Amino acid sequence: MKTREKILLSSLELFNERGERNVTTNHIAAHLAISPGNLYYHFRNKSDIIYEIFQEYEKLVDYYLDIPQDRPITLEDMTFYLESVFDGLWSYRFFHRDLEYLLDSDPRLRKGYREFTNRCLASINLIFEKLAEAGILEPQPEELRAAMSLNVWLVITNWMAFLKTAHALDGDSGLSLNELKQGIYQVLTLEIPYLTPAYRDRVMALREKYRPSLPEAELAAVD
Amino acid sequence: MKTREKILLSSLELFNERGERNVTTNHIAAHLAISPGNLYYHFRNKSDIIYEIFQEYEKLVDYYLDIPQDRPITLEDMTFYLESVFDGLWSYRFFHRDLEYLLDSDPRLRKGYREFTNRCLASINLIFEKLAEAGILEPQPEELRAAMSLNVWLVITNWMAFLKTAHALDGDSGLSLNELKQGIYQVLTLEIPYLTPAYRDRVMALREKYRPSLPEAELAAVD
DNA sequence: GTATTATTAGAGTATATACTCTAGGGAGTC
DNA sequence: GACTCCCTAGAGTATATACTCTAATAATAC
Repeated sequence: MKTREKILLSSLELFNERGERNVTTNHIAAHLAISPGNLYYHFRNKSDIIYEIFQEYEKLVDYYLDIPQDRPITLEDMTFYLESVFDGLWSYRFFHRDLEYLLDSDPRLRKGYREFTNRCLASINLIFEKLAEAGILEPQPEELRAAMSLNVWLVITNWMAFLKTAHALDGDSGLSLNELKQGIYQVLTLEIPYLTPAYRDRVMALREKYRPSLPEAELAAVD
Repeated sequence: MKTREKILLSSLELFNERGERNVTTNHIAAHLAISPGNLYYHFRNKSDIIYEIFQEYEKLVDYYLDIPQDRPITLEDMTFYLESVFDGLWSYRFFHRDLEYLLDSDPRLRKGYREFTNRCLASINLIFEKLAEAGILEPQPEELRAAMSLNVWLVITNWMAFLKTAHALDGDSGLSLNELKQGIYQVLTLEIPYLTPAYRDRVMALREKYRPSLPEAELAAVD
């Protein structure tokens, strides 16, 4: 693998593990056993590394959230969207952790992320629309759908942070992709009141699969 | 005012304005026109300052979320809770911005914040319960109420971050308490499907007061 | 083989940051 | 006046961080 790619991979790995704030360019170089000079030959600065990683993230989620125009949407589609979005969130989890600082220190990123958010919101909105068309959700006025989509976005993007703070230990310790996907339970909770009788049971069964195993114990944690 | 208090106030002010990460102890001292030595006479380190500010925050929100045991809850109570929580969020907005880093660097804070979260979740849960008792919301099974409470918490704590990222400019610029309170609109959106016919119109009218004035323009922002 | 270009090492630097240390001022008390 | 206690100044330090510079090596083109 090319050095450039290795830098991106290692950076992502270290950022996810320790948080961007705790990972310096020297750490990244050391982790790869290359010199700082080498790293800076491939990237002008740390921001450029982060920006490039963001673009990968963006591309991945955009790919996942490509809603078919030509056919109705199914429950399987919805499951796929949810699973995929949480997969993406997991793979690039460092990003949402230090989001505000990152956006403040790179205008490109701010602009890119704002547009990314808007695309995601539009996709969620479209999914709701098509779920109604498919008879899975009761149709709702546009205004309500928009507010609901925003709530879905807020729950999704904040779920990881919640899990991390609810845990007793710091860092990545004890946090798993499976746990993260319990966020799907929370998202499906938002849909419950709008389910059509025809689909209600199926969606409730789907939701049940993501139910947190021991939510009480988790929150109480080790003291 | 005593120097110690001035340090706490200035720290909070600077943290909110620029983010904890961008505010050093030297900045705080300079802002107060005192020496670093003086600051460190009053506080052992930066973490201690932050922890003390957190305790103020905690106390404030706990005070706001003191649910009356002896009487039913009203719509005015609910409005007060929402307004107050967002006021608190605004006054200590730096805290949620760098939450994960802060919790990672101070075990006291991690423990304190986890307990704080649990208290807030319990309060939200209790509010839902009492809103049902008061005939404002349809009663729901305990399990659903818990998941809903968690969603409310996620929306509330993430709303500020969303606003900041949706904005084109960085820092505090352009963000106001009024804008923040549009988060109430989002929270009330979560309640809509559970409203009783008797209260539906009143709550919808209340919600309308917090509707974002120009959501489209805001998201599109200045390019 | 030689010239050119791409890559790498590694020492080094300017700046920042959290924090320390010593010396002393000011106010009250005896 | 001297003693004490609280508070303050401000120079200073060890460490870290993002990044640079030069020189050398590997790869490629001709």
